[in-house]
Amino acid sequence: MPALDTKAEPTQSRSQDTYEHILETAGRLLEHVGFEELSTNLICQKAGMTPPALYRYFPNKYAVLKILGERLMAAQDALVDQWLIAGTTEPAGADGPVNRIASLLRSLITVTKEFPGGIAISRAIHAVPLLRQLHIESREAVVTQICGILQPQIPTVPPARLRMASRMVSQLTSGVVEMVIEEPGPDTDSLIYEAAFLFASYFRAMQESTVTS
Amino acid sequence: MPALDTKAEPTQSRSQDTYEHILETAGRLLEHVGFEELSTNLICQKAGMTPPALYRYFPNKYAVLKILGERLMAAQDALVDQWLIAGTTEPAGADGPVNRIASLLRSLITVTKEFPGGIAISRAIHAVPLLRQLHIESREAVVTQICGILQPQIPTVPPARLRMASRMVSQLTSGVVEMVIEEPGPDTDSLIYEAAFLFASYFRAMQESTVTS
DNA sequence: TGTACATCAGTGAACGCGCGTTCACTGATGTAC
DNA sequence: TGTACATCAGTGAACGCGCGTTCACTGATGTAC
Repeated sequence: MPALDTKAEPTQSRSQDTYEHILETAGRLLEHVGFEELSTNLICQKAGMTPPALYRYFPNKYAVLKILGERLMAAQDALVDQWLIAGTTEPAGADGPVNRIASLLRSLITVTKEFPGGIAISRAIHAVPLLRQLHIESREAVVTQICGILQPQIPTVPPARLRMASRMVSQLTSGVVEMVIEEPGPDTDSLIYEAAFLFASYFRAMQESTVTS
Repeated sequence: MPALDTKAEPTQSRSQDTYEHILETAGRLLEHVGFEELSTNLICQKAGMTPPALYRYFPNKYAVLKILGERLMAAQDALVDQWLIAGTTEPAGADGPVNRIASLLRSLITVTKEFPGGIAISRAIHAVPLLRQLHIESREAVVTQICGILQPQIPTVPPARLRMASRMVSQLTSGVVEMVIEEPGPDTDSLIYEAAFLFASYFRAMQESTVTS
């Protein structure tokens, strides 16, 4: 595994533009040519610059991907944070849970769609070891946070179980986001709603099973 | 997109061994070096043969992957088929659904683990366009079959909704299989059981919501 | 069953190409006085 | 504000390497008589 950290920090505004331009081009390319066809030479060509310009900031293509991956996951995590915090202040009504979950799914979809190469990164996250690791770390962080907030609200569920539940929910969430973006259609809204319904049903059943036993 | 179909059919038993040896080596390599580092030259080297031997049967590395992917998915689909058919003849008892689902998950995990490169193929399925397409087709076939069998059993759920539900369940199933294989631990069994519980809860809630409304 | 021949299976060696990467350089931006 | 210099940012051109792929070939297997 080669080094991944970025090299020179871009100090001048000109170089910051270059830096961002590399990332954006790489993101767009990732969607069009796929992960394996992506090369440093190709990024440079499409970005209208020469390879040494890229090598000034990134040691290799994985470093570029790492930044893209970190940024996308940070954006997604921020949404979840926000959503969790909002949930503690304004608890939902009867039909509330499903709608509230659906709205989180919708924001996640939007943010991923608008991120350059978002969906391609989302996919590559499973297959590319580097991104995979980032994803696992990011997911663990989110899971911990979900547990921290949910546990006081549903104290009947044992922590270990809540943790597994969060992992599965997080897993399925990524899956649904990918599905919606890649196979769009007239049933997108109902798919989102259905996923939200699944989560809500599961958490309710989990609560019930711990209360009654 | 290059051609993918296999070229010569291996007729002699010697050549069938070679053919299988290529596939097995490719599978093992896939796990060790990852998808992007996999090359035809590397496969040949590790298999103890020269490139033209591979090119006799496969036009490129994608063709090798295609066969591996098809075989893995066929094995998984066969399990689901079997499971669905068994379900129509012997309906489960009170706690039955969860255990029955858990047992399907366990078989899927076993078959994927034992398949050469199974888990790597499973992962690559999301990121490599070729495998992605195979997966979508395979998933659609399974989903159709699930719907065909489940619909008479729970006729209150509209077909379109049942279809979405099946897609999500199929999606999450892959996710759980991957999770269990790649992050094994003492809580594997409970994770499987928890996933089965999730599915069962969801289907029950879906039935209830259509009956009461 | 043995021999002669046809087809199948795999080898050795080489090719062109694009990749990752680096060098010494020119031009652009910022800084000191 | 203007000039001289130092640092930053990006260029042009080239390199070695492994990849995908193909050629003419030798050896192995099967078949006809």
